[in-house]
Amino acid sequence: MVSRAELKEELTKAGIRPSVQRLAIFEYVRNSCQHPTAEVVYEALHDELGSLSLTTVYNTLKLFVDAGLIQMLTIDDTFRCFDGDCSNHAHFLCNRCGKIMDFGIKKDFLSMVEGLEGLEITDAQLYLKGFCPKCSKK
Amino acid sequence: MVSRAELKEELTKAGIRPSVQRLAIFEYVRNSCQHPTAEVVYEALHDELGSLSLTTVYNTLKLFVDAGLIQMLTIDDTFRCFDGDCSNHAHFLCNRCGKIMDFGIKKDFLSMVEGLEGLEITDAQLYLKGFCPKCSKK
DNA sequence: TTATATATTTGCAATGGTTTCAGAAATGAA
DNA sequence: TTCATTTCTGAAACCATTGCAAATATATAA
Repeated sequence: MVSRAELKEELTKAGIRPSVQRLAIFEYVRNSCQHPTAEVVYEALHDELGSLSLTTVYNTLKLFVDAGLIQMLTIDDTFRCFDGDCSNHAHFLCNRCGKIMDFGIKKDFLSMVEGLEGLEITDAQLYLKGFCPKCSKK
Repeated sequence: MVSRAELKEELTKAGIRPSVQRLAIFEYVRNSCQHPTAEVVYEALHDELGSLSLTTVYNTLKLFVDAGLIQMLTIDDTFRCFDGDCSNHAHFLCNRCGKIMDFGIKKDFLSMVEGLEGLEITDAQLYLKGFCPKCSKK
């Protein structure tokens, strides 16, 4: 859990004015171990911030993604979700329960890809799908 | 280039009746080095198959994906495209020109991911983004 | 403080890719 | 041929996302 004060400073450093809504959304995504969709973020903060609109959630998440503060996942093509952790890691989606899990990746994993010479890589996503241990047993 | 006869047999083996439309769509996606969207497939085959509908293209592509004959890429969340090559390879999307390129991956690249024990993995996609050599120079 | 400008949020309507639907056409079996 | 099944089609529905313009909040200047 990161404190609000720290998150506030991080937003300011990124040149984003920390409004009440922005801070709440940032805190939620950053401290969530889940990988919430815009809809989920909206539902979660709806009570706390009575007047919050879904549009604001979409706009704000996009703002954060563009600033590199969070990342957007498209592991499942039917929805987009967000991850407050921008460090290098793979995502696994369970085909049965729908849970998304994080897994660390060794730093030089791009050496496994052939012919990348001359390419300027700004983003890398490794998406895995299958069955998680719980669902696999059934 | 794979012949129609071979493609026809492959469809039959997969339990899919090789109708004129299906065969044409299968041939197009398999023999395309691009990564066409449903829309592109439709436009390309529109003349050859006058009566083809976009719905049929969507249905058919989905049918092929479910049968494991082709794969769907969601490297760019704003559109879905298809790849007739199901072998293990990474995809790179150029942020400037929008071109999607293929790159081979070493077989044991999943060894770079930590903690996968107990997981049953059915699919793995590595999506890279950045700038291709041409666009990088500018 | 008040006035003014700028930034942010909101609600609603529109967008557009995708899917669904029911009927029509084609196909295969008997 | 007839019947059942599969496949195809066009139109309509769906729904996450975005665009827009008005409303609100915040910062700056006077």
